[in-house]
Amino acid sequence: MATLRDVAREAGVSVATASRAINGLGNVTAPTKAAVMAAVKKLNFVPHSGARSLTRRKTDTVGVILPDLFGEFFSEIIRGIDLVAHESGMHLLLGNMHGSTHETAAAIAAMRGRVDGLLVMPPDLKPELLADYLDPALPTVLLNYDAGSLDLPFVAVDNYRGAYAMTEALLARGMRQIVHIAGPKHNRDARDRQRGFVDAMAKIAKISNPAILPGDFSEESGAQAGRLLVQGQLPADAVFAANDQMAVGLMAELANAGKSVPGDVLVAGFDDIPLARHLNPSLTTMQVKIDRLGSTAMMMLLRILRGETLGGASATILTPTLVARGTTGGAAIPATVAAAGALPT
Amino acid sequence: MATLRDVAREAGVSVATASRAINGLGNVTAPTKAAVMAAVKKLNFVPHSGARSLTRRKTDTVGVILPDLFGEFFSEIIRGIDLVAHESGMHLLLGNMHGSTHETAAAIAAMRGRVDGLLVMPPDLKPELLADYLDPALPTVLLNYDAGSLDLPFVAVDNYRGAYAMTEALLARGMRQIVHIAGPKHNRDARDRQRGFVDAMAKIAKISNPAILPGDFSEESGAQAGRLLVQGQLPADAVFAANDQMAVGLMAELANAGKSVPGDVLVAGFDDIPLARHLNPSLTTMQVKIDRLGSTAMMMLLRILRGETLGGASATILTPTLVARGTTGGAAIPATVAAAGALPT
DNA sequence: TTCGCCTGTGTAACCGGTTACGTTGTTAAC
DNA sequence: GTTAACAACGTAACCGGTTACACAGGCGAA
Repeated sequence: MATLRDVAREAGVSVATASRAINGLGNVTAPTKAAVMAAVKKLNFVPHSGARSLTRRKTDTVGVILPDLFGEFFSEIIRGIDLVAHESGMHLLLGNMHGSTHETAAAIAAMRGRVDGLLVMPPDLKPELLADYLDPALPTVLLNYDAGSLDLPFVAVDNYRGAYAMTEALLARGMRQIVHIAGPKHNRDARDRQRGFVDAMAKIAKISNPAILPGDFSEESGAQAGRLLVQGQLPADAVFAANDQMAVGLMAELANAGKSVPGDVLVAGFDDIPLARHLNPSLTTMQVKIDRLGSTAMMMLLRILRGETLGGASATILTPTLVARGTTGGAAIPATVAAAGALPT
Repeated sequence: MATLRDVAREAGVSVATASRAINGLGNVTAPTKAAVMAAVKKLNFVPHSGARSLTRRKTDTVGVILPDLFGEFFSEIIRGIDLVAHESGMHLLLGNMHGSTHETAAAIAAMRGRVDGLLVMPPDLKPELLADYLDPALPTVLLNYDAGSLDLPFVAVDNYRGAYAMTEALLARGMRQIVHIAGPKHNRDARDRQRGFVDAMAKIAKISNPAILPGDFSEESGAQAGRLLVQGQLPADAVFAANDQMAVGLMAELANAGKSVPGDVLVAGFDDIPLARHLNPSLTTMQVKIDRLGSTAMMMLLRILRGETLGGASATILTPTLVARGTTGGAAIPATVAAAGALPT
């Protein structure tokens, strides 16, 4: 592979001149520049970005560290990030912590010297640990994680308000025996959603200790919850699953048992995965614009990299929108609720 | 940020010794090593991967260049790649050509010096152009692309055989008026699938010039085809869509028109997107294990990087499997067809 | 004792670019 | 006719690591 010195020699100039010509800096006469360009073509020289970033102290790359790559949640995030990154000519270096805390540290360390900034999504990592791993000199934006004590910028989804709004909507339909299928115990999103549900039940309908079935965000765990319901151990006129995936499993099980949705029981989910509107009946759910999560975080990172101070905008909370579909009868949702769930845009 | 020289100074040794101690090479006494390690901890030194890869001439990174990041097809590929890459401690640098030929060149060039190898998926790029852009010195594996004249290793899906098998299965059910909804004209996958369909109709049922409706892989184009069918302009006892997405649009339109599937007409798709089995009725389709596409390519690349010669294995063709579901009546498919579509494991 | 070899460590070149600074030659200003 | 200013270009240091080679000291063998 040709190097800059090869090009310089071929063009009969010094490396400095060659570099300047190639990068379009001033102080190079047209004929000299032409000679250099000819040499570039002839040797088909392509600049070595690794070497370049070493001196420029700039890599034009951001590191993206996700807990996993499974499912469309992550792919949508990546797409959102890429959308913005691409516009700014940035590249994406993917790091996958594969669920392990130890690997998180390794993934972050491996980014040193290869990225200008970091986008990290550490769903179940304690803030103190995270602070330990992170390089304070490296601009970092957290994804779907409220840094709390750490004063790192982050963008998150308002799971609490989303769950609250959905519960409110179900209550507005006259439902009282609403069962929640929870997500993984240690998962922040899951906990916030559960809190939103519990609070809405208490505040709006004065129902304390509403029924909550365990789940882990998987389709199968939704199906399990469905079997519990069907066996009649739990009276329910509506089921609010902490994510769509579980709602899918639940509905399959209800159908098996001959239960009609929304005739016998209403069903609601959370996330609005593409599958949701294709189900039969289509699934009422809280729409989270996942790609927005990624693109917003990337925009924040870019601003930091440009030296702007984020100021008050150092945290962005995305509010999910309620999408009413077939599983709750499909009709309109009270205007107040719809407004509460509306995205600022 | 601390550099190696800082560490060396702190530990009272030379950079060479510090480097050796950190990298666990021999020829360092235990006390010296301990001193270096203490300095590393104290300054919390993290090696600068950029600088390191410059001398090692190894980046432990592979570049992945995809035409787009939209939808789960690509996310599944990335997941497959990551699975294998992660095991080997490799990182992924994402490049997105965003559909443009010009950007493809830029994306490939930008990879120079930052990756040890390339995984490229150039769905509608002419081989000659591709050869132009690619650096012959950089190990490259093509995704879903038969390099043909170029002797680059690649992994692809046997779209032809898949479509042939599906058509055969429909014919075996006694269908004769089978309509194919084609994909984009310039798309290789689409063309191969169409060829498979046409050939199967001709060879097995002696039907030449079977009905083919235009489409572009989008749900809407499937719906459009559905409207054409419903208006009775085309008699059909089965419809074979070139991908699942179009089958989804088609089925929605058929349902609108009160047509029963599979009562009035059978429907089949291609890809087996997760949505397929959740449709009502569930969609019969050719299952393509997309993540396998990525992981296989990555494994091939790793072997090249290790210096192994691929020999005859420089091309891998993944054969899709027929999954019979509700839209074709759900029952068994003739054994021969199932076998023809079976993956080698 | 002398030579050879091995071990632990240091010096400096190198990877492939960028860029501060110095040099040369030209032109404008006095 | 000097000098200053400036444009075009070259030299070499530098980014932060790795590593070939040199070197000093210790030890066993002859």
